[in-house]
Amino acid sequence: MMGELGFEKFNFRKLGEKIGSNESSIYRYFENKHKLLLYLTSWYWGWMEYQLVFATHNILEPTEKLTKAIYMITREITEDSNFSHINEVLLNQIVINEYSKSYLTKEVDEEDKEGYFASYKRLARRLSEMIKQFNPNYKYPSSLASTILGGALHQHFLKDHFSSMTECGGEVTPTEYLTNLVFNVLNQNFNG
Amino acid sequence: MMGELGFEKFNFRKLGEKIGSNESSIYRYFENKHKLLLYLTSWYWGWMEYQLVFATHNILEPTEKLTKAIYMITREITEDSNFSHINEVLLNQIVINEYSKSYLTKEVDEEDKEGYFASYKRLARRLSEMIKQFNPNYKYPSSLASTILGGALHQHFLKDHFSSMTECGGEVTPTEYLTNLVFNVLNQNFNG
DNA sequence: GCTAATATAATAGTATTACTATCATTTTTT
DNA sequence: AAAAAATGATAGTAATACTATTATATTAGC
Repeated sequence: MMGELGFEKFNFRKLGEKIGSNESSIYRYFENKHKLLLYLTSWYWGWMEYQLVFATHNILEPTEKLTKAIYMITREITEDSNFSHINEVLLNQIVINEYSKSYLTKEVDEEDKEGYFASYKRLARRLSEMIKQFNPNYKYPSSLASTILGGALHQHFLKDHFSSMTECGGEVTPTEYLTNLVFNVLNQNFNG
Repeated sequence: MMGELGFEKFNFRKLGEKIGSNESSIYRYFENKHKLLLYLTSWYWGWMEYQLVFATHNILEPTEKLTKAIYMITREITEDSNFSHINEVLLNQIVINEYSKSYLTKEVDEEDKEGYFASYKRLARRLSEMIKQFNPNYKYPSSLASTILGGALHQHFLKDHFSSMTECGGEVTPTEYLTNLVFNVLNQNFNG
């Protein structure tokens, strides 16, 4: 429903109606819809981290490991894993369209202290570790990791709404673009 | 005021009070606060385009031209140009914190048709042209341009709120990080 | 199977937001 | 000075984002 209506038009009254429940009941589970967004996106990044770790833990070769990591993070989610009660395809769409609203607020620092962004930061750290492993001389592993994470969501958005601003769409995927980007950056920076 | 309160807490009643004017008068100029954000950010990207063109138009050498372009787009705005009635330092902060909210809506496509994102797209195109000029073989000039634009805002945000996710802050600037990134990508891709 | 604890539903209510409408007054233009 | 345009004051509406209260239903432990 949040995916259908978008975050701003979605609310707990409508959700209550849809699931045959009461608005006030939902408020007992989530303080407000912003907290629900934090919960959902946190869950998403946690799931993503699990996928990432699972897909890369037995790869030792740094190039292959990083390639796989970039793929896991930048691919479009097209099927639900059925591992959980949450539909990851829909959640991926929500994250693309709404994630930045979860931290672009005056309350970020406070909510960050309370741990609401821990899973996102942990995923970014894991990715930056793989970048370091591939090239220990590269000076901006954390920034590059955050660029991959943010850039992937952004490219997915652009291909759907501002196609003139990206080559992605059709044949070319955000994965291809970002994989090329990352390895070219890291190969040039081998000597510091 | 939008910078102080953040977009969601800002509204026309408060603005009216502050400037000694009437809520309904403001509605005669802007349909709603979303449209005001579109207006402000559009103005910002137009101003940015002007700065970019002015700073690069007499540079012929592609490396120098692109270097300058990246600097213009990724630098932190610290002083008001006094060219206009708008404070660019504050507007830069608003763009960092609110810009993505202007397009992450269900109405993007409609508003895009009406031209609300034209200046942003024009700026991106100019940047991508410079990228092409530097390296005509590179396959993703538009995506790279949008990554620079989005990535710069993101890195500025991260250094202020999620410092563990970026090397930027203190000595290192988003300009330095992104300049290194762009040239390393483009230098590797000289042969297609 | 009963009791106590807990969760949910129904209803009502509040403060605020995001507007719209109306009409009087002021300012600007010609 | 008259006409046109902009602004102000006031009121009102529908919706949002909740909170509070109390009754009812469900579940858990013994």
